Amino acid sequence: MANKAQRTPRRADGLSKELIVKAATEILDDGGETALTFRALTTRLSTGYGAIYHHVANKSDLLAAATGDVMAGVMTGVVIDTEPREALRTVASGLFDAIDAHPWVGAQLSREPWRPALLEIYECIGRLLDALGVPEHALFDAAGALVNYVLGVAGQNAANARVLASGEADRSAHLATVAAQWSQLDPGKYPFVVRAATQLREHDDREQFLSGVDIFLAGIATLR
Amino acid sequence: MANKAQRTPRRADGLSKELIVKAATEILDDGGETALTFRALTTRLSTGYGAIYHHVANKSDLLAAATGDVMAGVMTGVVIDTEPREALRTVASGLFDAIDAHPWVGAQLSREPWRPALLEIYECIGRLLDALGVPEHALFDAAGALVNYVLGVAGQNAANARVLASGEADRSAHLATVAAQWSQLDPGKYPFVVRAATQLREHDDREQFLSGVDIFLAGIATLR
DNA sequence: ACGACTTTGGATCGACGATCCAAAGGTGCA
DNA sequence: TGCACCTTTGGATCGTCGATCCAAAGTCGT
Repeated sequence: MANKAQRTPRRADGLSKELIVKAATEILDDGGETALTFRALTTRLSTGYGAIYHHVANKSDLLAAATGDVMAGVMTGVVIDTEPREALRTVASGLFDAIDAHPWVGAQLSREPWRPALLEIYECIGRLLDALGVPEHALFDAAGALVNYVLGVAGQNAANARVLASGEADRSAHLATVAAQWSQLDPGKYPFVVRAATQLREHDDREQFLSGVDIFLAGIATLR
Repeated sequence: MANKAQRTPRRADGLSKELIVKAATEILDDGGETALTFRALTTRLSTGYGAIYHHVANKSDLLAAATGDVMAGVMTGVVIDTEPREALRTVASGLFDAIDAHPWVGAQLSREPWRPALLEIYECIGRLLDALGVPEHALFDAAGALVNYVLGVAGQNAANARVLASGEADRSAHLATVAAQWSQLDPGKYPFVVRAATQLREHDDREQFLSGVDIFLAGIATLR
């Protein structure tokens, strides 16, 4: 209505939901969750709000799509044919690594479950537990527990990544800081945490995660 | 500078961080996480932004304080003197119930761990596992795994509560909806989930949570 | 070639967290 | 008692966010 012919010309290549999700994933990966805004998307895709909202319902939809993208990549590589116990550890490792590489996925999964993304995981883990010989009456509790454990670690990892991203130098420095804080607590009130502080410094998140998986599998083995 | 003497008089009773945290908890409890805004706080406390920001650093600080408040209430009632296995189940139940009553706590715990609130939990669970006879080399992995499991369930519960709050009539109706969706999936691609759908309708979150704790404890028992 | 539909760019809106500042009340020293 | 200083408070304001809206630009069928 005001001044005419100032509008930038329409883009040549067509926009699509895949393109938008791809751009969103890139922004999330190198800027964290707070970096993903529709403004950032418009500038990266050099387009406007309307174009994006034409392909995406809202921000939740976009996050869900991006999460589904990452999770699909995780589950495609899984081989079911191996021994169930080993396959379960492979799936768990894959999930851990994916969430370690894309921390925002962890936060998203613990915020919006029951999505198609989680469905694949649930199906895969449930089937493997079934193959492991878990009796019918305990199968669903066991699968639920294992998925919840994975999601719990995912959430923690995402939170840690967020802390590390904002401020702190590197990972070991942050661990050292937390360990120092813990070891300075009153040993009378927090005997366990003070003891844990020494181990915290040299602990490996991935190994601890797999230890947890092993504990669960050992517990599940007692169910049969 | 503009018009004078229009300002509402200063409040008689002094404001304090406890009062603010209390109001915030009430808002969170009956409106969910999105309901807690500084605007809502000012109207409920009939005050201004400055007054609140004078006692509270920012929204994260406020949420952390509110979470700490709830968690403190949970941990005070725990008795350590009973048999460790039973005490662990009591603690787990307490956590579950607290997060069930205040879903926003679950989201907060999986978003910002290592806080004093979680420290208490970690200490309590670690000490109980120690009393249970878990060997030193496995103690910290075991405690970490259990805490992560609890946080995972907490996050899921919070997410479910959010879904239930927005829209859906009541809990069983929502479960029926999800179960219906699951049972309509292709049994060839999702055999486990389709089977799980029938159990989903009559499942109890709290019981499933405690089943997971039992699985975990059974796994722990194999470590000694 | 012309009208209907789809896709795009960007102005705009309301709500949010946060900052800022001056008024109001208290406190202590003279 | 009076006055200067500090703490506490109320509310205007700012920048940014997600989301909506609309007209321009392109595409397609006939």
